[in-house]
Amino acid sequence: MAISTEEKIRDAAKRIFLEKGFGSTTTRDIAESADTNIALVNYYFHSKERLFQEIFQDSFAETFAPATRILNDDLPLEAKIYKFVDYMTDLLKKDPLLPVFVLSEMRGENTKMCEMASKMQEAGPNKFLQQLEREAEKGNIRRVDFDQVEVSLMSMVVFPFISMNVLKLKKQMSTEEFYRFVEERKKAIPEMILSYLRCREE
Amino acid sequence: MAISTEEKIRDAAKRIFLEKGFGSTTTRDIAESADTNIALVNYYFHSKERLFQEIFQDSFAETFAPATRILNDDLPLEAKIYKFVDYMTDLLKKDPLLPVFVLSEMRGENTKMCEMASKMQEAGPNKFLQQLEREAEKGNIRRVDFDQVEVSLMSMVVFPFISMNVLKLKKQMSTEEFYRFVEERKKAIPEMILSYLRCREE
DNA sequence: GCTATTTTTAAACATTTGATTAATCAACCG
DNA sequence: CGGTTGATTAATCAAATGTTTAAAAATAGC
Repeated sequence: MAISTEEKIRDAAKRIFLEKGFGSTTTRDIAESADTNIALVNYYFHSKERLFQEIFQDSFAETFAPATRILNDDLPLEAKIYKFVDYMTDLLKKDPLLPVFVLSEMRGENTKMCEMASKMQEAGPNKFLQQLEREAEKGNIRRVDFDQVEVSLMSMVVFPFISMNVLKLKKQMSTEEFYRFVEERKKAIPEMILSYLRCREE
Repeated sequence: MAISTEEKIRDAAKRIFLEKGFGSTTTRDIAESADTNIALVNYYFHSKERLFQEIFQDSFAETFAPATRILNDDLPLEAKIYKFVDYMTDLLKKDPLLPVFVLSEMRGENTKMCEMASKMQEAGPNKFLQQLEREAEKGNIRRVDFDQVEVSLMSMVVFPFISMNVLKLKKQMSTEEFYRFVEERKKAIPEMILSYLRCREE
């Protein structure tokens, strides 16, 4: 059997919501793009808002769950950092609009999306920070603010995708060149993090 | 004289557009928040779209012009990096929603906002890259891909603000703690960049 | 003080938009 | 076949939204 109507609608909705956000997307956009009519959108998903929440939830999980998972893996520090950058870069190459979508819907302190995100994230200890602590104990790396390191790591991987179109403008890159650029970051980012952690203090 | 109606509208529009984006903002939102009526919004700005374009243009310039300016300054490398992080952090502490606003309106390859942004950015040689090249020539720093360094620098400064609400959730930070966190990055970010540029190759 | 201009207001207009309805069609089951 | 259920369609509704209008109020110029 081919793809179901429900899936066609969900796929179209995801594509359009990611590109235009909740407010700039109409039910008719979605219906037309899914090659059906607006009644079916509400038939399967009750309302634009509920459909959106489903897409948002998926997108949030799709973006942050793998990141958390890898950082909690049992891997040597260096291998883990490389794996993190590698995996996240590949993920975002497939879906470059994911982070800007999720984060733009989460601006504003007390939005429904923030509340939603807070409900769906597991607490648990941060094994990556613990690992860095242990490595510092063993004298393998410098003791610095590891929260800062974690945020920097995430920043360097994700931000180029969020600012993709500005970056392409400023550096006169084509889409292919942009993808080559982030591909090269798979080496550059871990090197930067590791040199910071390993080099002698000044 | 007190603040003019036109300014009241512009201020309200900026605040609401930054928080909710173009699509989720209504003319009535703006009018009410500016303590006037919708007719005046169109009286002074002709249409919601034109008002938005004015706000977007300002916001784009406000975000990227200072960054470009500082990186083109005549300053020693280390001082310049510190100044860049310092200045940009202070700027974003005042207006944390600026980058997510600009970048979320610029997703989608061929949007009007992308076109707009491309028109308003000066070309000119990238003096920061030239400076890094010269320092490498002199043997003061390693020769690495300096485009990657520049993007990483920008990423580490800007991304925490874009992901502010996720960050506050994950790290259980209050607003004050978040601001303290980015304040500490004023040291951490330059240290990371410089250690990468200066440490021996492996 | 009177006129001309600008600013402000309330009301209305035409579309758009999210959602619903009632009827039709298709599929499955006994 | 008959009938029940689920899927689909076209039409419609009410509310929201961007914009305009025409009149009133305020301001400026002489």
